[in-house]
Amino acid sequence: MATIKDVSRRTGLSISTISKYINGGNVRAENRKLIEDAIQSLDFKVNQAARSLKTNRTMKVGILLPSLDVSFFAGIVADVEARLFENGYNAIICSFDHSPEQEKRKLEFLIDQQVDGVILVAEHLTCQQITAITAIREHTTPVVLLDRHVEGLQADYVLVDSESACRLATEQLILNGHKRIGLIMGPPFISTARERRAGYLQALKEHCLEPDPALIKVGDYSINAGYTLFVELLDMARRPTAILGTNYEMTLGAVTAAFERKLKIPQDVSFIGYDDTQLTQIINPPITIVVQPTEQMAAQTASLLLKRMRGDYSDYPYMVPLKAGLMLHESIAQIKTG
Amino acid sequence: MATIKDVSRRTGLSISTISKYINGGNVRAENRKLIEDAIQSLDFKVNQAARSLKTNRTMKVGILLPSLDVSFFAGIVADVEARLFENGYNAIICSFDHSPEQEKRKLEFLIDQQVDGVILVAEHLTCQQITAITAIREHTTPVVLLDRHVEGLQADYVLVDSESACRLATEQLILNGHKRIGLIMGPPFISTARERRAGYLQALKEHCLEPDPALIKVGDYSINAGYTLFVELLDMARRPTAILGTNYEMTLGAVTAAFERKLKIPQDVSFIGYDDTQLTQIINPPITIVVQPTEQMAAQTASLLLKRMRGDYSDYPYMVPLKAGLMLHESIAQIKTG
DNA sequence: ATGAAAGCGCTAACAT
DNA sequence: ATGTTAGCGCTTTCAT
Repeated sequence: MATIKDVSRRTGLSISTISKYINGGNVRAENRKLIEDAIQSLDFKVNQAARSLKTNRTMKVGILLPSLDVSFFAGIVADVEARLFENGYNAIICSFDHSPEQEKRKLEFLIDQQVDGVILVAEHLTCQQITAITAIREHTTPVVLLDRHVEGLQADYVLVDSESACRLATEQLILNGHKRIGLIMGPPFISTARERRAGYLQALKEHCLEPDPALIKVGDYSINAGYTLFVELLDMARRPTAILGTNYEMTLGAVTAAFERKLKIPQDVSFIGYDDTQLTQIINPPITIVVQPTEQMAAQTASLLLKRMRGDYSDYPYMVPLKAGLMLHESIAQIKTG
Repeated sequence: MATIKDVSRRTGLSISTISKYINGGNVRAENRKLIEDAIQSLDFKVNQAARSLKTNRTMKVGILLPSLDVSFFAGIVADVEARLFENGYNAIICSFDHSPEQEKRKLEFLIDQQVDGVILVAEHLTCQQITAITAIREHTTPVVLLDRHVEGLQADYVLVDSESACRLATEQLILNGHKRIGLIMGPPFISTARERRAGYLQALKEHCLEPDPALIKVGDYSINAGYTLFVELLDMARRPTAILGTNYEMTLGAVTAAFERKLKIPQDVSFIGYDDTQLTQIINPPITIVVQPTEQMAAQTASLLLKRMRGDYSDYPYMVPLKAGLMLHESIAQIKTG
């Protein structure tokens, strides 16, 4: 592999001139030509390791997330990766398959690798752990937390206002006359799950409906959980007339269950799901869903991290949640009010 | 950030002893203890850039693929990433969003980054380009090609036998009495698309059926293409009685079209799709699908690349295709043979 | 088993 | 605008 020295030798110029050229400095037109030719013919490539060693920058960003198999994350990560690349950074993507040990280990790993920044979709990590590993308060390695809030951690976040999204979704059901509404929620140790429940409860409260704990089912955001909990809800003696599923996988599971049990939506039960506009349209009938602003999330995450890596902490900590939308379809029946 | 020098100072040992310890060499028990304590209290981390500069290894693997939004790839990539990580490598994932320019640019980028190996799902790149960029023949940076064959390129591949998969799928339709079978295929510049068509044609031939070019629809493996081509097939004067969709996205599009047009599968048309066992079950009715061995693909890709990076080229070039399966469901009607 | 020293390829003062 | 030089943190001979 050709080095800057070879280019120097070939051109008769000093290595510092070559270095200067490489980094966009001014050189005489004739020398520029000389250097370009030499680089071309020697197939010279900057040795990133050497450069990093000098500059203390790796141009790498670590993206740590629970799983690439969660389509909601895959979409955002793909988008973020593209945006970072346009800015000269490349993404080291690590998924931890929902394992707390791996989550911790891989975050440590990324920091050890001297990435210039981290995007973190946290699942089990606590404020203390994150603080200890990333030294987040010292602003050494910028960290942007994505999608989920970590209790007690003051930092940069790109979040969605899940509470108001679920409040509106639940309200939609109430306005259609539903009084017994089931909730299929995620693990309460994840902030989005708590917020979605809070929104659900808030809507009930605003409409003077008493919440029934038996109607609130807790799962792990998986397809299986969605399936099982949906069945549980419908097997109740006083079954709900409507159900709210609060992520894509659980929505999928619920709809699968409905299909296998030959339950018609919305004739047998009304349903509102979450995420993914593609699939929800091909299900019979199309499902009303909460739509999260994935593109905005990706854009904000990338630009916020780039800003921090530039050293600009002017609006730290950034914590403005994005709004989700409700896409209405025919999965909600009108109930006669008695 | 503490360096090996700091550890040396703290322990009173030379830096070469510290280095030896770090790299698993033998040191006296007492010194070992000393070093461990110093590393702990100084929070010493090996500087990867410095190490790479010396050793000429980055412990990074580049994964280049058309898009992370294609669920078939996302699943495999997630799995491969985990396997590489277990072996001390981390994955730089680059998607090129189906853009030929980006594909080339990002491959060059990865090679420039001095990754230790590359996993490539090629789309537009030619044999010449890949050869030029990666110097694949010199075995400098190992490259494993995944899922798609590049014309004329002798190299390591992890592939699926798409031809026999589609031959069997088509045969399944024929055995149920279908004679006019539509094919929704991908772009012919992608090997999987060509092979799937070849399998389809082969099955027709073996059963003495004349292929009708009008029944072969070419799309770009997208949801939209699946939608449009499905509609086109069903709007034909002599419409097919069965259709084969040849990737997940086109299957999704086709099923969406069927749903929107209120066409019943299999009453109005029989259908076989591709990939994803989750979704195909919740569609009404469940769709018969070709199931590719994604886990095996991930396992083989990772282990093959690791082997090459170890310098073991004993079975080069590796090109043994994996078998796909057919998962039967009620999406195929029996046609009375006249 | 440990230490001294060279050098990987580059950047960034500083001097010219 | 160009050149000289020190040194980033590590590994690796080669001595001891």
